[in-house]
Parts: sequence; structure tokens; C-alpha cells
Amino acid sequence: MPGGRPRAFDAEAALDRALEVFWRQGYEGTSLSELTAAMGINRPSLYAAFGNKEQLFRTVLDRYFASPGAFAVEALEAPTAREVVERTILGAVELTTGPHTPHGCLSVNSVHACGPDSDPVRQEVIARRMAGEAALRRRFEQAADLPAGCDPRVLAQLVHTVTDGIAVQAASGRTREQLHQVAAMALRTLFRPPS
Amino acid sequence: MPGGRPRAFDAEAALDRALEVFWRQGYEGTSLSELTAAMGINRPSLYAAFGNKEQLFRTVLDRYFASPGAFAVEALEAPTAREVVERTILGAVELTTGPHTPHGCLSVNSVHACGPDSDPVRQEVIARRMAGEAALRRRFEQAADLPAGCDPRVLAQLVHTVTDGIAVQAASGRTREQLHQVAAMALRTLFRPPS
DNA sequence: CTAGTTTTGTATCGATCGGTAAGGAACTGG
DNA sequence: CCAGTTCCTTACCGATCGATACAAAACTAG
Repeated sequence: MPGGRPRAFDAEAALDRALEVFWRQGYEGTSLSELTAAMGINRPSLYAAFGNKEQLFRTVLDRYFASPGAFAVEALEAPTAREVVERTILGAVELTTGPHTPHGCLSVNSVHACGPDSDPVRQEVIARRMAGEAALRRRFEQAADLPAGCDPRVLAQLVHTVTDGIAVQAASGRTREQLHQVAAMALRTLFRPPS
Repeated sequence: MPGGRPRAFDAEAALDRALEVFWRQGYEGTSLSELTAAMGINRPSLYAAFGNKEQLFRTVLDRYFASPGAFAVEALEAPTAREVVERTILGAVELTTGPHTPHGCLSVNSVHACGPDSDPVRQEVIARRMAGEAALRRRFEQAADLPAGCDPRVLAQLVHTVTDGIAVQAASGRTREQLHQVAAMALRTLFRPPS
């Protein structure tokens, strides 16, 4: 019975374009005109396919964590806490300094919301960040190679703080090589060879 | 010969109000209406006294680094690198979790600019950040208590990365007590008691 | 009081913001 | 062909953006 005119664009590809723009300019910094121009569709098509700007951003956020940000959950599978931390921090450097993606982290950028109207988006991003850190903490609680007297909760917060700092540094223009040196030093001091 | 109608507001107090709003909502997230409402003046008075929105922000930025952010330069006067790092990181925690100021850091927030029209502001903030880190590096180059094989440049970048991360965490709602634990762990690992 | 100067309040500018109404275009089922 | 459904295009909505024109108000110098 149904049918209808087929859509003339690829929704997945359009979401990738939207991700690129949101990643580079943030939620409030991206206008609908920029979105439609980048996605190659016009405004009513965007609203019909993705709801409104906020819903589109949430969909893009899912896509971000599912594919470029997947390293964060994959790192939890490493056998030792030492390797979990290493893969998390090095993954953050790779993610935020990719040669074909905007520098910085979509999630971290969106924490610095801006106007009061984008507070729902801000809260959603913060909730996802907290969930990721909680997973990291649970992983540390089950680790056997933590330094003596090391609180898994505080360690998770510290690692999260370092990855956040890496994202800010990348957004400030720091190169991948420089951040690799920073990451190496952080790992060297966090898990020092047994003395 | 001159004279003219005296202004009915205190420029310094108005700048403090503007700082509070920019700090909380960022450059692009703050509208002129919010600024004039917070500053208690109307629009033409703002333009006559402070130029335009961008010039006002730069003036506010000066004020920010001169007073709430002064700890960053004062920390350089500490006698040892260990204490410079400690005062820098603890100062970042205090600054970004103040009970009477917005959470987070005005400078870090402004790195995640937003739209393309605010790029000059973004570049200015980045330049100031790089200058601060360069001062930190020069201080480390003159220190005698650096761990063996520790590159002053990388150490400065790492400390800067940690303070950036602290700012993001504070903006995400982390409490001062939690960040103090994170800072303590970072300091413990960075400068470990000689083994 | 008058002339000159600066700030104030009001009202508004063009541009852009996110979001939509309305109708023609392209498809599927009969 | 025709009805039914969905999408695309154009044009537009009220609200808000940063920034200003204009004139009345408040001051100093003479």
C-alpha cells in the first residue's frame, strides 16, 4: 500500500557530514544552514529525517561514540590496568589529532556548552562522560596490578582528567607527535617500573 | 572646555559582571542582552565604554588573568619545580571550583570557540595559553630538581594538559574535593619520593 | 544663561537564528 | 490511468543576533 517518493540522499553519509561539522564547531556554533549545506540536503528534509537540531545532535553523538570513540570501551578489555590506561590515553591522542577529522573531542567540546538553551545537550553529554568514567572505575576495581594504596575511583578520575586535557590540547592546535610525548610521560609516571 | 555628562555606572564593577557571564556561558554563548542586563547598563553605553563585544571580551580576559588567574604566574616563583607544579595544579583546582565563581576556566572554555565568526577570539586565547605554557617551560629549564631524563618542555605540556583536564572536569560538575584527590594523585605520581 | 561635550534612553537597523506551511515531484499499489 | 504516500523545493514565520541613529539629559567652561 505505501511507497512514496524515495529519499534522494544517503542518511548515513549525511550523518557523517553532520558529525564532521558538529565536531569542528560544536553544538551551538553550528547553524542549520551550515548543517544542510554540509549534508547536501535542504532544511525540511533534515527535519523530516532527523527531527530537530537537538535530536540530530544526539544521533550524531551516538555515531561518534560508536565509531571514532569506540576505543574507550575496547580499551577496557585489555588484560591489565596498566594496558587499559595506556590504550585509553593513546586512543585519546589518536582520536583528537586525526589527520582526517577535526582536532579535539566532540564530547569534551560539548561540555563547554554556551548559552542556556543548549543545557539539555550539555547534560546529556555530561551523563555519557560520567558513564564512561564509571566503566573505567569498575574495570580498575577488578584489576590486580594497581599500585599499592591506589583508589580505583580516583585513578579513573585522573585518567579521565588526562584524556580531557589531551582533548583540549588537541583543540588548541597541539600536534599528534607532541601529545604522544605527553602521553608517554604520563604513562611513565603513572605506572612506574617497580623500584 | 570638556565636561560632559558623567557616566552613571562603575566601569570596573561592570567588567566584573561581564567576566562572570562570559566565564559561565562562554564568548559566543553570551548575548549582548545578557551582558547589558548583568552589567546594569544599556547597549549604547556598553559600546561607548568598551568598544564592541569582542573588545569587551579581550578586556575581560585581561581582568581574568590579572586577578583570578594570577596564581599561574605566582606559582612560577616557588623555589623548586616540585612546588611550582603543586601550586599550579592546586591553583587550577581552586580557580575552577570556586564557590562564588562559575565552575571551569574562562580560558579553557573559550578554546572550544564555536562558530567561525569567533575565530579571532579563539586564536587570542590560544596565544595566551601558549605564552603561559612557555613561561612554565622556561621555569622548568632553570630548575634543579627535575627527575632524571625529564624534558622540561614535555613536563610543561603535561602539567598544562592536567590543568586543562581539571578545568573540563570542573565544568562537568566535579566537586572541589574530588579534584583535590585527583590533583594529589597526579602530584604523587609526577614527583614520587626518591626510591 | 549659552555653547560645547559626553552619556543616557528609546527605538530600530539588516542579518541570521531555529523551525514550518504549502504545493509540486516521484514513487507504489491498484 | 488513478489514488495514496512520501519527499523535495520555495518561500516564509517570529524571535533574536550584534550594532547604531537620534535626541533628550546632565555635566563644565565661559
